Amino acid sequence: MTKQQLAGIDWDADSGQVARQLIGVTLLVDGVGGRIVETEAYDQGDAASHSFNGPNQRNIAMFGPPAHAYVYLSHGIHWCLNLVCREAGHGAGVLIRALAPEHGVDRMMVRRGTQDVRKLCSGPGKLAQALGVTRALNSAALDAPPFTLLAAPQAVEVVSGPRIGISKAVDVPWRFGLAESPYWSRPFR
DNA sequence: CTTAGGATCGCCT
DNA sequence: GGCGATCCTAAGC
Repeated sequence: MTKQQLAGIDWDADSGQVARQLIGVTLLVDGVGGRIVETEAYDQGDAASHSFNGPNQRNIAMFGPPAHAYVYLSHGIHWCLNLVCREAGHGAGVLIRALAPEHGVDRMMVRRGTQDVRKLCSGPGKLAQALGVTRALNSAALDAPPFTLLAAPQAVEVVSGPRIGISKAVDVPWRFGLAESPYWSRPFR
């Protein structure tokens, strides 16, 4: 199996490793985005994952090829963006929870209805709204428009902790963040 | 067909 | 810290 190197990441690795590698990567959608500062790993065999019970109409993108998007609606209101990893059929992915607003900040402010930079992308629902992510991007390839991924700097300091907003498998430390970023959805302990 | 619940956010107290 | 918004999904009958 050839390893894909988009943004310098081994997309065939397990979701925990990919979630860690994604910290510091620049993610743009139609030119709007910035440095990823917070991610969470999910995998089949993980009771908190949408892929836990196997493929279905909603999560099918998670079982497709890696380096593609999986977008779902949360609580009927918020779109959330995941990046699929591992070989097709594994049902693994990484939830993008927050990024540092660096490109297209004006467009983010219009979409989010606030000029507070810390509130533009500090949470998965906010981030999707700021970048214009909806169901239309579900299953889309990450190496083609409107997506742009740029490799992280050589050295990034990464912190980790338990995941947020789930009721199962809460003790698994599969949440990762860029150390001391002001743009986290919630602090790490 | 019906129903319960959700990887959230923002406003309320 | 608590809760309502709002709607899609999956599972149960």
